[in-house]
Parts: sequence; C-alpha cells; structure tokens
Amino acid sequence: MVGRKLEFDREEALEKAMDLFWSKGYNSTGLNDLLKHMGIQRQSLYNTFGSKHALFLEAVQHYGQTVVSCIEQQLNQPGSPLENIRNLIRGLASEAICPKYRGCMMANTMMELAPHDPAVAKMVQCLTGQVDKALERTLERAVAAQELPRAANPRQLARFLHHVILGFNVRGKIHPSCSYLDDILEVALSVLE
Amino acid sequence: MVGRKLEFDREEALEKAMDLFWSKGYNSTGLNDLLKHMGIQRQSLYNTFGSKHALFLEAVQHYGQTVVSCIEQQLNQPGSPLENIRNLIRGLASEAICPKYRGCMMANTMMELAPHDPAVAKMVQCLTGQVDKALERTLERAVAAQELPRAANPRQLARFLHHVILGFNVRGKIHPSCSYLDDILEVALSVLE
DNA sequence: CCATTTTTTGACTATTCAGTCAAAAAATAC
DNA sequence: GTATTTTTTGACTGAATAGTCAAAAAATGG
Repeated sequence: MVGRKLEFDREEALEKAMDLFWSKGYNSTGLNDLLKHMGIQRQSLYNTFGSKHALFLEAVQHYGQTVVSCIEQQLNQPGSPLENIRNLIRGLASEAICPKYRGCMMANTMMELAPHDPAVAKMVQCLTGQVDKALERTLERAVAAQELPRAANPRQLARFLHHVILGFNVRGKIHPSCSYLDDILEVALSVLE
Repeated sequence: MVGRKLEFDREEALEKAMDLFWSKGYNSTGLNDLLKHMGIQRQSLYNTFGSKHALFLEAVQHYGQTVVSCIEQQLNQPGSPLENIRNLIRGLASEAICPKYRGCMMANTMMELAPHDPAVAKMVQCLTGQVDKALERTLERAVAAQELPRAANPRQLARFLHHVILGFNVRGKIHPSCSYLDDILEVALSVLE
C-alpha cells in the first residue's frame, strides 16, 4: 500500500457532509452542494465514501453516536438523576424555538427515508434504542435514589419521554412559541412526580 | 365561457394527487408518477392546478380539512368527552403499527417542507391550530362534566396531547411494537386522570 | 353548419441528477 | 531517479427533473 496520500481529512469531510445532510435532508442535498460544502472533488468522494447513499449512512451513524454519547453524558451528571432528565428534555425543547431549528437528524431521517430504506431504518432503530436505554437506566437510578416510587416503571417512562422528545422535532418545524413548549413540558414532566 | 368541458373530475384528480403526495412526499413524487396516478395529461394538470407546487398546496389543504373534521366528529361523539379523546388517541396510535403506515400528511409536510416553504408552513400551522382547538374544546367539556378537576388547564392539556399525537408520526416510521405504543399511551393518557 | 373557445395530445425544452472514465499529478518504495 | 500506486482533475454519461409550446380534437353557442 503505497502512493499518494489523501489531501483532506476524512473525518472533517464526513462532518461537513453530515452538517449539510442535517440541514437539507438526503434527497434535497445535491452532489454538487455536497462537494462544495465538503471542499473535495467528485472522484474523491466516490473513492473515499463509495456513493452518496453510503456517505449518508456514515453521516447518520456519526451524528447518532455523537448525540447518543452527549445524551448519556448529560444523564450521568452527578446529582439527581431526575433533574438530569428534566434538564435534558428542557434543553431539547428550548432548541425548538430557534428560527433555524433543524431538529434531530435521526428524527428527520426516520421521516424522510426509513419507510423506504431498510438500511437507514435499521441504523436509526438501533440508535434510538440506545436513547431509550439511556433514559431507562437513569430512571432506574431515580427509583434507587427514591426520587420515584418503587412502583414506577422505568422502561415505560423512558419510552414515553423519548416519545415527547421525538414530538419536538415535528413541532419545532413550525416555530412554536415559548409558552406553547412550556405547556407541553409542564404536562410531560408531571409524570415524573 | 364556452368550449370543451374537462374530461376528468377535478376533485377526484386532486384526491389521487393527495394520495400519492401522502405516500411519497413532495420532492420524491415525480410529475410522471403524478400524471399516471391521477390519470390525466400533463397540460391538463397545468391548466387545472397551475403547478406541481400549487397542486401540492391544494392537496395538503384538502387532506387537512378532511382530517380535522374527522377528528372533530370523533371528539363530538355523544357520551364522555374524555373517553372520546382516549379513543381518538388510541386509534391514531394503533395506526402506527401498520407496516405500510404513512403517518399524518400534515406532520410529514411539516418535516419535509415547512422549514423552507413559508406558504406550506402557514397552511399547516393553521390546520394544526384547528386540532389544538378541537382538543381544547373537548377538554373544556370534560371539565364541565366534572370528568376533570376544576383546576385542569384544557389548553395546556390539549397542546400536550397534540404533541403526543405528533410523536406517533415519527415513531411510526420505524415500526414500533404494539407494547411499545401501549407503554407510551398508558403514560400519556394518565395525565387525564 | 360554422365560428369560437377550451381541452387534449405529444413533442420539446433546459436543467439537474448521481455516477463514470481516463488522463494527469503527486507521493511513495526501492 | 525510476517504477509503482494512489489521488486528483475535469470532461463526460444517460436518466430524470419541472415546465412549455403549438397543433389537433372536441364541444359549445349561434
């Protein structure tokens, strides 16, 4: 294995692709936009990533892993597990009032491609499953710390909270008011009392 | 105003367009697919609807009005207002386990186009607002019928319940199990107790 | 039957799409 | 320095895109 070395940083290029796919989705992102945004040449993309579709899969995977570990980190913060969950969800909700809100790339991908693209569906299914698990573990810690009653069902609550999070991705696309989101948050988080 | 009459039924054609847009979204629906599915000729589409985009707007509006009045009808069923709400939401959730689940066309449209298409955003915003209102009115009736405590906040609860409904559109795209949806439903509907 | 108006038909744009090809350039191993 | 291997470059595909145009066909009013 000798010869010329890649002129660009693979991960940097991947992140730039991810950024554009995140903003515009898969089908609305043209190859020319992609190349310009990534700062590489056409053939370099095909050499390095194989195809637009393969590049997209890598981008989603990269996004997902980043987000999942970010969520895990927030949930494992020292102190009250329940408060960590509340902070996470309030933070995600507050993003949705930004006029340039892009939503979660995994949710966007579920909506755009999952129904007709098994490879994408499987990948996103796996990633979202990790979010469920992270929430569930944190709720288990809340029960152990007696922040929740012994009878609480962590798995059930985790699925519900994740559902609320997914909802923000839809609602955020039509610029909800702050008070609108507060209403949702207040009711949703009341299940943790 | 004389001359030849339209060979096809305008509303029929619109509904067929709606059906296809609903299944495939705006950008993934090609004009050729559209013409074949609607059973009309190219120029007829432009004569009658103006453009692909204008046709889409009409299709979303048609869908929205149909769905909103269907929801209103379910909520205004005789008997318990709260039970009507539960039945509505359980029904929407149960659709999400179908392997051919298409989701709500308004939610799909919010995700695909609302961020970059002001006309679409405004229309969908108006339609979803009607859903909020319908839920709110029903919750007010539930308070009046003492199914909910006097202190309950119908607007807040309506927004929350609508949020849960929106969530099904995302979750449904990756084929959740029945028990997964049951978990969400059980927690979500517990706020009505 | 004729003139008018509209719809239908099918060919035709110009652009964009993802992806390919082969030659040129660069960097390595020896 | 030369042979080898890889990347880069830019031109090039064929298919699909939304939308247009003008002639042909049909139906109406008189």
